[in-house]
Amino acid sequence: MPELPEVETVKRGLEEILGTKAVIKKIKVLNPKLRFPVPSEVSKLIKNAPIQKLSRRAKYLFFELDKYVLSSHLGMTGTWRIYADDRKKHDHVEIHLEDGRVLVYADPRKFGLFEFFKKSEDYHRLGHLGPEPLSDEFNSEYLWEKTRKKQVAIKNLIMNQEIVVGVGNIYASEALFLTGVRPTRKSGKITKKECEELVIHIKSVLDKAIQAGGSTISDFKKAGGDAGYFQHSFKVYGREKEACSVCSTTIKNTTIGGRSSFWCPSCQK
DNA sequence: CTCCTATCCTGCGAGC
DNA sequence: TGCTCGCAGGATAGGA
Repeated sequence: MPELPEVETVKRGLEEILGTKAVIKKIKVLNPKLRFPVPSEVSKLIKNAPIQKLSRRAKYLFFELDKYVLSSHLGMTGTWRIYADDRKKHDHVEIHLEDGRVLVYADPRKFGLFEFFKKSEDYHRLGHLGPEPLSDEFNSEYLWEKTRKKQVAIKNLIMNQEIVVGVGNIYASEALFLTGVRPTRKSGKITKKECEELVIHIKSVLDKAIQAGGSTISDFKKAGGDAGYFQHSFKVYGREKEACSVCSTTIKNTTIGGRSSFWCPSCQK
C-alpha cells in the first residue's frame, strides 16, 4: 500500500533504472481499465520522447517529457518494473524505451491511474491538494489553524489530502502513537503542543520510512523489485493484540472512517 | 459547510 | 483439503 515514502522510493528506484538518457520509443496500453480509463491518445501523442526528469507530488509520480507529463498513481497495488520476458496477468501499461527495455506498470486491484497532461497546463487532479508533509509549509501553526473547531477525528484529518498530502493509514497510526494522541480524538481538542509534536512525528516517520526504502506491505516493492524495510519499525500498525513496545499494554484496533486504526490505550490519550 | 459512507478491485488468510 | 467470506485501503462522489 504505497504511501508517500513508497512512492518516493519508487521514484528513486526508477531514476536509478532509467538514468539520465532514457527515451520513450512508444507506449502500449494493454488494459486501460484502471481507476480512471487510461487515455487512448497517450500512445498516439507520446512517441520518441526523452524523459527529462521524474518528480513526485503527493502520491502522484510524474515522468516529465518535453511537451507532456505522464502521471502515475500506484493506488494500492501498483508497481513499475522492467520486463524480463515475463508479461503477467495484471500488466496494464508498457513504456518501450529506445534502448530496448520495457518498463511495465502492473496493478492487480486497478486502484491506480496512468494519465498525462500538457506541461504548459495545470494537472486537474492536483488542484485541491494540501502542502507536502516534508515541506516547511506544513508546520505546527498551519496544523493548529486547520484543527480548530473541527469535530472530525484527528486521524481522519491528517489523512485528508486537502489538509496535508501523502499521509495514509499506516503512517497516520504511527505518527499518532509517537505523539501520544488517540486516533479518535476530535481535531479541535488537540492542544498546541500536541500539534507541534504531531507535525514533528509525521515528518520524522515519513523521513525514516524513505531512508529505509519504504515499507513492504501487501504487494509493494521498490521499482526494480527490492523490498523496503520500514515495516519492521511499525510500533502499532498491524500489531493488534500484541504488547505495546513502550508499556506492554495490548494494542487495540478501532475502525475510524472505515479504516483500521491501531493504537495503545495507555500511551495515547 | 461538515462529516460520513459507499464504491471501485483482486488476492489472501481466517474459519468452517 | 477446499471452499466461502471478509478485509485490505486511496480517492472521490454523493448523502445525511
